[in-house]
Amino acid sequence: MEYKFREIEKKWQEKWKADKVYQVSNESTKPKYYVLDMFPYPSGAGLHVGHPLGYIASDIYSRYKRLKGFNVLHPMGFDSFGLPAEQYALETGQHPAETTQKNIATFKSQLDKIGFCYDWEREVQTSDPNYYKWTQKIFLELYSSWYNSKTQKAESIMQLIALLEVEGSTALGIEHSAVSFTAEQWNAFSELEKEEILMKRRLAFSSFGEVNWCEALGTVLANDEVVNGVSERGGHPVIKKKMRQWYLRITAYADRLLQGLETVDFSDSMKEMQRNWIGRSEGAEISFKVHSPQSAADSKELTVYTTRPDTIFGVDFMVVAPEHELIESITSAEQQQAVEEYITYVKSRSDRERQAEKNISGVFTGAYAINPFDGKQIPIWISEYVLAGYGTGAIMAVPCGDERDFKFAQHFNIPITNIIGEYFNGKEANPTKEAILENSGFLNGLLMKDAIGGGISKMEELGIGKRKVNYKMRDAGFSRQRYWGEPFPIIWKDGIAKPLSENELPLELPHVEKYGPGPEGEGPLANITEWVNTPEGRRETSTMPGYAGSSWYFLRYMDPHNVETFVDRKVSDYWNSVDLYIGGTEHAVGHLLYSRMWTKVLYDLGYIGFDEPFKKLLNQGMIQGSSRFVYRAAYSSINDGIEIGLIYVSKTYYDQWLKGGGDNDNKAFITLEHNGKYIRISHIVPLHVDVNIVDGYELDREEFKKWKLEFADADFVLEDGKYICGSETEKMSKRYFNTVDPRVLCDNYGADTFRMYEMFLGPVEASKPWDTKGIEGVHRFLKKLWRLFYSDASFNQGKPVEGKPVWTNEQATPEELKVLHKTIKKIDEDTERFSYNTAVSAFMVCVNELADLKCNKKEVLEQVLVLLTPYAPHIAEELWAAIGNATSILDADYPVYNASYTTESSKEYPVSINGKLRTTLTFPIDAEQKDVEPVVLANEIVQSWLKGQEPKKIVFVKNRMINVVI
RNA sequence: GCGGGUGUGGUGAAAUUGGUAGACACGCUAGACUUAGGAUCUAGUGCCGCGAGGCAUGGGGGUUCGAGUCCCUCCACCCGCACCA
Repeated sequence: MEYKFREIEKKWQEKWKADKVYQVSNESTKPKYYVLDMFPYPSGAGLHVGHPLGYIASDIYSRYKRLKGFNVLHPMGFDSFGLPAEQYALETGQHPAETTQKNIATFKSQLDKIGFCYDWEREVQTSDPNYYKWTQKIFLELYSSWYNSKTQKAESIMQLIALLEVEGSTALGIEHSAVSFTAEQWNAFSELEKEEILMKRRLAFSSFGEVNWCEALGTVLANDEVVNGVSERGGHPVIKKKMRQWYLRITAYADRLLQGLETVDFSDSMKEMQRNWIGRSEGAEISFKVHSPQSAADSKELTVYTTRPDTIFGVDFMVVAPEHELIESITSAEQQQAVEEYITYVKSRSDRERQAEKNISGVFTGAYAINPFDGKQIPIWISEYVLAGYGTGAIMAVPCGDERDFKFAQHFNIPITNIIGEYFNGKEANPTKEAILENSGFLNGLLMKDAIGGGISKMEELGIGKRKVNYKMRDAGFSRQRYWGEPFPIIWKDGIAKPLSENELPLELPHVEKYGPGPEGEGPLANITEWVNTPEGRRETSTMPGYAGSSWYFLRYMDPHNVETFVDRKVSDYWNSVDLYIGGTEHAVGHLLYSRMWTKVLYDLGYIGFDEPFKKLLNQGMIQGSSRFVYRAAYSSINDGIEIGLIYVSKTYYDQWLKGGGDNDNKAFITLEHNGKYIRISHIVPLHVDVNIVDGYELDREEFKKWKLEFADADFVLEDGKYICGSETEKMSKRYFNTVDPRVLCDNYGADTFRMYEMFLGPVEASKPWDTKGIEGVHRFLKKLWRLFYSDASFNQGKPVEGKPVWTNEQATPEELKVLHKTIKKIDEDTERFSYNTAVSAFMVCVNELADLKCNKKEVLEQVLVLLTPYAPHIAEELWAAIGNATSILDADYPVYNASYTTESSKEYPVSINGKLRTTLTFPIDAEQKDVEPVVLANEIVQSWLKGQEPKKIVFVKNRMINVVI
């Protein structure tokens, strides 16, 4: 009987579905375990083999935990709002909801083929009104909350209003000491005035911010749609434009997001990335008086943020961001034109370009700041390397201590003050904190790191500066001028935002005819006047960004059909936070920080009982594509000299041609024989070819001819009768024709093979190129396992003979039990630590050894099947049933390791001379140094190295090695 | 620019605590069996060398009896950077 994986997998998938074996209950006496995958965006391209890597890893762990007696929640859904569907709609007129549904259907059929244990009853789709009703509801919660800095948590805005009515502006806390009003004044404010104050406190708030505006397209563009200052599509100019936007006040949570990192099990690099993103720094804000020839009043002040107030006497110039509001009023008449030109230049550049720019650029404003301590006049410059969004948008430049400042000073010939003596060599900046300060007024003689605190105190005393904690993180932009996203449940009336009430939710996306932008950069919704204009006012026309729905989806899986609330408190108390979250590092800072923030807000407001969403995070690596190339050559015939045509040459000829310098000039040529004629090839172009019609490196020439019309009459020059393709590792993408559909692999080799092969490729966390060819090794392994249970089909006198069961009820030998228990230990440990590649190889070793021992004993094989269940559930269930088990293997008892079967009585020691292995010797397991030394020294090989000398030392590490030092 | 990651045979990789480098596979070579082979099995396969042996974990340096693993330094490649999700 053969291993008929197609039948087997189909049979069990249907049975499992019919028996609802993956349905998970919210009530159980078992301990809970929550395994979550980052849900996919259902793109039109479908899944390729790179996507399921993490899904397989989480599926294995879920099944493993189930076998170990846990009630495992392992859901799946779709992050189905997003730009690509809208872009597709713009091009084809098809409604995003339709294409999204189609794509989801494709994804689900692909996922189901791989045999995942998802409880589909719990599926969520972020674009489903039944889901986004609750996204809108949570948005309104954010809108109606503020962060109370006294209690360090989110509270209802109603409480703030109540406080303002009695305390006035002191209720706002010290952070907002700039605004000041009494309770009486507050009560006398108009509604608009009150709302403006409240808006500055809400966790979801509206304000003005800059967007990438493309006049020609009449739309706002995403950063990745802007390349070198022009739109990716069409190459139209893009400028920064101020627009009303919604934001989430994630900065209020900066400290808690940092502290929370201590409590979660993320990789150090992931935590580091989040810390860097939050970018907490301690320093000071210092105000400088400005002296400008422009205004006689000299009343302006320039406030800078610095982490190094100790270097205040080393400031040689100031740099303000080109967006800085002071520029207009301080620029001198002579510098007016230069400044304007520079600002126009910077407007066309993205933040990233500005930071990555190596060429130094900038312009002098003509104004000076006055150092409050020594009265020195410090020129104020403008440069793009200072970003408006960070700190105060202005820095004090200390060239002797900061590399960028130093280069800037050099470039513009600004004299450099040395405050760190011999630490500064005049050739490069030295950012040390260890130097003793010189030329530094009252700080002279102090160690820099000690001067930081003293410097700030002095400035606070004099009222020119104050201690300040700064964050690089900015409040998160929360509106998009797009159609395919959650509409905001907000109506604007007389400049006041009015939230819809909960019973008006969901506010459904209206149908549109056109997906193009609305007027003035507004989103497409602005075009539907009958929807926008309501008796209560004008609707918000932006929609929410992709991360809205994904910031809380892990909660909805717990209680997906609840119509009363987004998740019942009892249910979320049971499932609690996600125990294992698997996804790519690309979400390190965006999605993970947003969902951590939302979780903290919902915790503060009492909706859930935990404030970190994900206890453990496992990052899966990317699977890169392995592209294949054919080489299209232009040739002429040498024999009759005139014929010119195209021909596809095998790789070796391309290599020859390249070697001859073919790449550079088109003069290089090679000559070869083809169909009895000599042809001359002068120009070769590599073309991507679909990897699915290439076996390893050999092209299927018939399929190639069928692939595209232009290849129908293709003629080939072969090597050894084969057409060999070139290869290169690239991103896996449709455009390189290097994507492989998991369904094809499941059809050809089976889901079990596919699952195990993906894991066998390498560590889950590592990126690695895909190679379809290697899958055969894993497939052979499963067939070999099968043959431990069934004999092969064969032929007898020309007639096929069915294979027969070969398993027996005989008692296992000690040797067989040793193999089994070694495997139990290895698989259990490797699965627990997500080392699935080594687990797969341990299975291979196990089956190889059992086959060598001719072990067909049920007693042993049965336990191997249970171990295998998380990895290859179909074949495990099939053989489990075949050997006579009535219940499913999915709920079998996990094998228990018994060390007594694996203990050894002796150990083979490596014997090294000076650290180099020369021989091995076997000693009893409890042998001591004194026991082994004489034997080692008497050994022939050791003697030949000693050449009669006494060894200097013999290193003996019990159960490890022996090293003889000469 | 900032931040993160990765470099080991022809290929994917293993080596869990500083202790036999290359397990397990792919590919390749030879052979067996077979009507057939894209089935299965056997043997071989890091590089150089007839051999003894030498050289090998991106390059260079260091610590150690012993380094893929620890330290310093340099190089190469990949990913993210706030409106892709």
